[in-house]
Amino acid sequence: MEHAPWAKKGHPVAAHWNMGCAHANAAFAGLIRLSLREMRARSLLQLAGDRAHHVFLPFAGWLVAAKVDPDGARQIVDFVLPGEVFDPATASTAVAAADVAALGDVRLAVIPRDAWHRYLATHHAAWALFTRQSAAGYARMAERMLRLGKSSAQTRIAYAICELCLRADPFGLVADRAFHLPMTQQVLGEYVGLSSVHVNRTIRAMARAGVLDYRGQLEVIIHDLAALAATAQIDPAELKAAIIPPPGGRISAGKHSCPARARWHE
Amino acid sequence: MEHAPWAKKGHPVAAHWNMGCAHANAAFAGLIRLSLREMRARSLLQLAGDRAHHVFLPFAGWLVAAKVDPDGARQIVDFVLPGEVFDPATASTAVAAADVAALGDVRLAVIPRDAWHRYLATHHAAWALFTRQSAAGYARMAERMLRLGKSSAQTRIAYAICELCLRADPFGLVADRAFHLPMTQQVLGEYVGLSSVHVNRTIRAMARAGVLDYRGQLEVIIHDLAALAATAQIDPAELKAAIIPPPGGRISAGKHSCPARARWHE
DNA sequence: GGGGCGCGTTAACCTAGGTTATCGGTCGCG
DNA sequence: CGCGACCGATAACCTAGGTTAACGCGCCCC
Repeated sequence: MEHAPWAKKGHPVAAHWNMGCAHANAAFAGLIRLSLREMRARSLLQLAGDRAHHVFLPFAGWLVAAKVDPDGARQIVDFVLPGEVFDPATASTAVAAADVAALGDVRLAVIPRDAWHRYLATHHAAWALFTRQSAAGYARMAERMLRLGKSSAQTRIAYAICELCLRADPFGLVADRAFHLPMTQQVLGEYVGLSSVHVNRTIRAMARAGVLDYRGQLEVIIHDLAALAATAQIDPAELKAAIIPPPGGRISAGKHSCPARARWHE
Repeated sequence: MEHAPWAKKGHPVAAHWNMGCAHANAAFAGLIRLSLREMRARSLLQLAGDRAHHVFLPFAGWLVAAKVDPDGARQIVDFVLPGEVFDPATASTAVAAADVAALGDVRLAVIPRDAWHRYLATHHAAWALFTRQSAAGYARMAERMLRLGKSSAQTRIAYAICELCLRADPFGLVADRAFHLPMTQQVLGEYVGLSSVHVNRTIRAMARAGVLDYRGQLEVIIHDLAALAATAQIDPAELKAAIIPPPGGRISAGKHSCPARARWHE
């Protein structure tokens, strides 16, 4: 059941990789220009088990990497935010470890893996940045695995909110303590391993306790960051250092990159 | 609370990296020779949150990468088998994402990360192999995350047994359907997110059902592989392809590498 | 303008797995 | 030889979270 749903319209864009100083990198821009796509919300880019010859690099919108079990239950393995490169490869690189789908509408580059690897091999700075991104991803998964295996619903959800808030921050999705979580409670549940009903119960309880406000379309307002961080069992600064690629370790696409906003903490 | 517990005796060994054909690689052997260590069971090599300037490469014995939560509960993030390189780095590479400890007695190389990265940068084949190992690790974590989030105790444990059996196979730890799981039920529980009591319940139930035998010191005998794979919700061949670095994608240390044995399935 | 449909919200009920306690066997050690 | 640790094995009990069902609201599409 192979399929390659991105067989369409290129969309020229001034793409570049910010490394420290934000210079356009010609080789990279060329690589990107050839592989730009736009996908509608929920469209599937890659099916687990299919051949996987591409890596994915969203510029606007989030991707979801997930696995589905035989009964149809879905576990989200990670989100892929703008500027992050996701490679779904397994040990036998031809096969994908996970589904990749668009969370909302997404503009992204779908880059052939060998081109990507050739690029990394010849551009040391790019390789170093990608290495850091990977380390960040690993740290995130380790962190979330600890929550999945050992923690209460409160902790899992508080952690997820903190993590996603920290990650969304550089893209201007976070204003002060209010930010927009671009997903339903159902999806949040698939991320932290809870049923949507229990996600709701838990969030409402936190709201009643005055920790946060959760109004309407996932507009989250954090009232008591200390409390949230405590139930998430994290120190925001530490978590940020562990989980967020350092400034400059981010890929952006010219005018499409959002201006960074005020930091989340302090 | 920094600490570097491996300040001792080098242990010269003919180390080499098998890439397809098994030739000693002088540069790599030199790198290894400088950093060989032996650690007793349970000794801690790296503490999460500490500075992490080394990568770990066991030659004999397994390592454990784990995270501990504030109440002392431990979640094992991954095992590191002989020939696999584990880098505990986070996004801020100086800090470790997880504890690293010796599961049993271990002989391993503790390699400074910058030396390791320099080596990768100058040896393309090594880089390619490491990339595959990383992909394998990612696939494993995704797979296990699905189980952690969504599956029953039966499934989690069956999966863990399958995974570890497949991984241990190339080292001769697996003879026919019998193999040695070098860990207590407690540790197995920390791997799959269950209490030791429930691990026991579950294993006994599977034993009663005739799926496997679990005699004494973790001597596991698989009687009904089909049933085990079914409750693990895997296809052994597929899982193997996803999770095990391809032959040649493995690092060994001369005489210390075990001869490969008969394959697990078919 | 009306009928779905997706999403948040809540309530009632139930079960998988955690917790605590106890016991027996084995191994290492004084 | 005897003591203590550790590990596997069970039983009794309890709770966190899953499941099912029902309702209201906003939105899109006919």
